Amino acid sequence: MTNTNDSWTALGDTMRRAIFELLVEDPRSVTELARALPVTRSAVSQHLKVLKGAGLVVDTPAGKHRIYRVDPNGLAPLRADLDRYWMKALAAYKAAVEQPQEE
Amino acid sequence: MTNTNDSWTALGDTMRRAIFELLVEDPRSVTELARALPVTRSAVSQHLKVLKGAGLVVDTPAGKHRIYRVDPNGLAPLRADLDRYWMKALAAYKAAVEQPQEE
DNA sequence: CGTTCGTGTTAGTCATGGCTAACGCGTTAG
DNA sequence: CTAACGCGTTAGCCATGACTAACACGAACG
Repeated sequence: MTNTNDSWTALGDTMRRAIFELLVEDPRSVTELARALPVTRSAVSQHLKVLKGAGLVVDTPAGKHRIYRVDPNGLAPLRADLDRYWMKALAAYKAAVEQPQEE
Repeated sequence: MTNTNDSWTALGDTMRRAIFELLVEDPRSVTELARALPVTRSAVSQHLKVLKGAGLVVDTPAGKHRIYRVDPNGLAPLRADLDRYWMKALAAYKAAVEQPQEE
């Protein structure tokens, strides 16, 4: 839970990233999301379950509706991974440029 | 190509992320990667093709071997997306906290 | 040369998971 | 209380893609 692995695979799917992008712009309900996307409400609901499991979104019951919004905390592990990749890659690239005949 | 979409889906796969993590630590050849992973050399080669297509890794012929290393440029679009998510999510969260009865 | 090593590619199988349709539950309004 | 709405869940189908095995090619080395 809240595993880094889940976050990557969650946003690895195109449809889920589309849903996430919509939620980043504005919090919405399930039906609103389904109306903006070429899939049924059921599919959206299942995707939201995955995103919620990864800690990327949170849901708030609001009357009849249920509003989904992005959770900044869920993005933190992704940023951590990406920063680590970034630094290591940059360091390796720099080292390779400075010493081409190394290794 | 070098599409943002490709980058996310490329790293969305567990095995590909494992390969990428290994390459982040140290540049390696295909056989070395295959030896460190529970899949065949062929599978690794196909995954590397995807990662290369996404601009996340580059290959350098080195004698008999072919060394794969991560490409910092490929990570840039991912960082851009993630930063955008981050800022928007944080702004929305802040706004929600400051004005709970909004919307 | 021919052989061996390292790799890419293809065909083909199989599993993962994304999708729809149908149902069940809770909540709200009349 | 009854009806309608919004949503989650399940079963089942189907497409995507991940994997292995086999083959083909080029480079290095004797």
